[in-house]
Amino acid sequence: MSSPRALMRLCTWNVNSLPARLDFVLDFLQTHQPDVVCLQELKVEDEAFPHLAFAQLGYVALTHGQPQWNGVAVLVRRALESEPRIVQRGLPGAESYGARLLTVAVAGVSVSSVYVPNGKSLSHPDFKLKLAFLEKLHEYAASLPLNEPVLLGGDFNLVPAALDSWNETAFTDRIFHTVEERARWRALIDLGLVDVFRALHPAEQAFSWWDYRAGAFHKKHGLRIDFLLASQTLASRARTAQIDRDFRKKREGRIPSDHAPVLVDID
DNA sequence: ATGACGCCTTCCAGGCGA
Repeated sequence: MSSPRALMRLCTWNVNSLPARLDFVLDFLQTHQPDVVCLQELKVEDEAFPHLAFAQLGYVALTHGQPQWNGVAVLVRRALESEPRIVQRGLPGAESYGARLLTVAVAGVSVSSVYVPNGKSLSHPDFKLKLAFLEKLHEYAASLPLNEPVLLGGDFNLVPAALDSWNETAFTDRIFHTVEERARWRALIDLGLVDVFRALHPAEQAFSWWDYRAGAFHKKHGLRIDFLLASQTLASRARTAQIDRDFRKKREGRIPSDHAPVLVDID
């Protein structure tokens, strides 16, 4: 006799406004029954966060929001029977960049929801701020207990490799595809963090973001910029990884986020 | 080359996103 293996389903999703996307997120929870969901771009302050809607589905939400822009949260399924607690609110040294990082401890895993600035364009001052944010994120990640289960889930706003872009040739040296952004990605990976989707699907072209404009989704003009990065001890337990494109589609006439959720199942 | 769509906001044109 053996009991079923305990499985943890970990997710990340940039929802592009939680108030505008609440129905989608609730649908997602009911469809996938995830244990942990890192959310980005809440665009809602903590005082207005819709906790009740999540509680009714059996989730507790830990939040780091601000009015109008940015905002990150971690949803935790109560069935985990582990009381999640906030470990870090805001990326140290980058608080002025907005509410872009929240770390919680849950069921023996350090979980961080991360929203990297997009940088706008190479010539814009925000691009240098983006690179600086990635460096501070590296410093912060290095301070995490990487010999234990650690997860960074989020919108990193960069394309790690040619396979992750619908048009690497056209976008060479353009934002999201630059040597500078990729060097900082590599530094994160070199800490021992594993891009779990890519590890389980080494040759599959799969995107997590598609522009709203010009029919990009239907033309398969996307980028893979949302990741679940796991420490090796956690990544070694990963069994499946997927990006659920269904949640990038209209549902009953409602407009989706421009990002799709990324999911990983852990033994 | 630009904008294309959708979010937000002292309300409505303009900033932002990626």
